Parts: sequence; C-alpha cells; structure tokens
Amino acid sequence: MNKMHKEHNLTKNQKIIFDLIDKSPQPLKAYSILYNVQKKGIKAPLQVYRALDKLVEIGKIHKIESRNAFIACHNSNCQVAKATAFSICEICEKVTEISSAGLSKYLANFKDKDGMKYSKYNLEFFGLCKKCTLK
Amino acid sequence: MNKMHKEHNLTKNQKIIFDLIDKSPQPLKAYSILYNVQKKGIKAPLQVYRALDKLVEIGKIHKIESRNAFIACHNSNCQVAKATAFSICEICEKVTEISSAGLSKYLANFKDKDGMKYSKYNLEFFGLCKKCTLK
DNA sequence: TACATAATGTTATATTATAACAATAACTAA
DNA sequence: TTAGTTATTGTTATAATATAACATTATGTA
Repeated sequence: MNKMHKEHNLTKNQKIIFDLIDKSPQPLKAYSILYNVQKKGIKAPLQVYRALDKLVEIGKIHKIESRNAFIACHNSNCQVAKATAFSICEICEKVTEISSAGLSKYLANFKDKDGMKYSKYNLEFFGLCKKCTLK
Repeated sequence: MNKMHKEHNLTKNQKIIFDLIDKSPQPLKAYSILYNVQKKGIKAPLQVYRALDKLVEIGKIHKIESRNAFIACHNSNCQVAKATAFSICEICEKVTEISSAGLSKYLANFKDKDGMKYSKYNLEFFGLCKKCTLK
C-alpha cells in the first residue's frame, strides 16, 4: 500500500472519526464526536480519544488547545503535527489553520536565549473574524 | 492606592493563590493548587478557578494551554495576558516564558491572508531543555 | 446613605480525559 | 504458516478539569 497516502491506512474507528471532523466547518469536541458516532458503533469515550490521539499523531487532525477541540488538517505542509498555527474568532469561534510560509520559516528557525532548539510548536491567534468585525 | 502596582489590589484569595504560583518553579495545576491552599481556608475548586481567571485576566499569571497549568508572569512587558510565548521541555516539563522582542514584534504585526488582525496570541514551543538534551 | 459592582462561600454537576484489563486484528520474520 | 510482536478494539470504571446556580459579604462610588 502506498505509504504516501496515509488516509488509506486508517482503521475503521479512525476513519469514522476523521470523516466526521473533516466534514465539519468548525472544530469538534471529543464528546460531541462521541454523540455523533454512536450510531456507527463507537460507544465509549476511550474509543474516541484513542482515534483522536492517533489522528493527531499522524497529522490528519490538530487539537486546538485553548478550546479542547479538533480540526482536520488543511495544510499539505504538515503531514505531521509539528508546526501548527491557527486563528480563532473570539465571537463566533471560527477557527482557521494559518498557512504562511513566512511564519513557518520564522518559527521553525526561532531559537531562544538558552539556545534551546524546538522540535514542535503551536500558535493560536485570537481576534475577530471579518464577519464579526462588521457586526 | 497606586494603580500601577496591580499586586496591591489582589484580594485575599487571589493573593494566596498568586503567591503559591509565583513561588513555584514549575507551572501548577488547579487541583494541585487547591490541595495546597486548603489549610488557608480555600476549600472549593471554584474559589481556585475564580482567582485563576482573574489573575490570568490581569496578566499576573498565564495558562499553559497544552498542560492545563498556570505559571506566574515573569515578563514585565505583558501586564495583560495578550501576547504570550513559552518553551516546554517534553521530558522534564520545565516551562519558561520566552521574552524576545523580535518574536513579539513579528507576531504582533502578523496578518493572515484575510487581513484578520489579532488582538491576542499564545505560542507554545516544545522540545528538550538543555539538561534533558544531555541525558 | 444608597446603589452598583466585585468577590466569596457553598453545593452540585458538567466536561474532558485516562487507567486497567481482556480480546481481536494486522504485521513481521523465521 | 506459524509463532511472536505490535497495534487496535471493546468495556467498565474512575480520574482530572471546569462551570452553573444561588445566597452572602465586601468594596467602590455617587
């Protein structure tokens, strides 16, 4: 099987949960996912969390830490969840993955005073989206 | 009272909880704070969370979102919690607030493709601290 | 004073996440 | 193709994180 197409390797539960998140316009929370997949035989929180953990690990989804919610990766750059940036509207809670070569480059090369080199980062911007600004 | 010295305005509970966090070398979790202040008369989670919320709001402490933990602000720039950056060691869990003028400037001025302007951000870098790199 | 606002105390409950263990499926190497 | 290994699943129970609702007290302010 072609290893470049990771989605083909998803297991049944992982696929059910990824499809749900991928179709959703906004991030989904774990228990909201659970309620939505119970008719498909996924009955317990742990089944959801395990699939989520795996999907995050392989970079198919990202966790929005400030919201405890999960969103599908729409950035072809991040096959692995090691460099993520999001914008979050504080009114409508719309979340968008930021895909900026400049930002990625700046952060990937950032070194702090101690010379600590980072293997991963997550950045969350907060503000008002265009729609909510106009209201 | 001098409004420039916000710490003087802390209430009893806020002061107890801030002092505990401020003395701690690593971020503290809400329930660990609760256990530590029960002898001082703070008995319920809500009393802790309310103080934490206020302390975050006025910028005396920051929440490390990926860890659900709280750390005192050691950056004179952020009187208000609107622009935060941390480094987190994935082995020893040591957390350090990053104070880089370049980084702050870059992120404060960052605009995404939609022209959305941000009022706030939180950045968490992950990697190994110096000690843990040598092990 | 009287009013408004913020903080507190308290009980109950909601939400998010993991431990522990048994069973099954998929992968790997002799 | 069999045995060993690793990943995934199913299940019950429970831990950890956080908020709702309401009564009370303290503080700030006109």
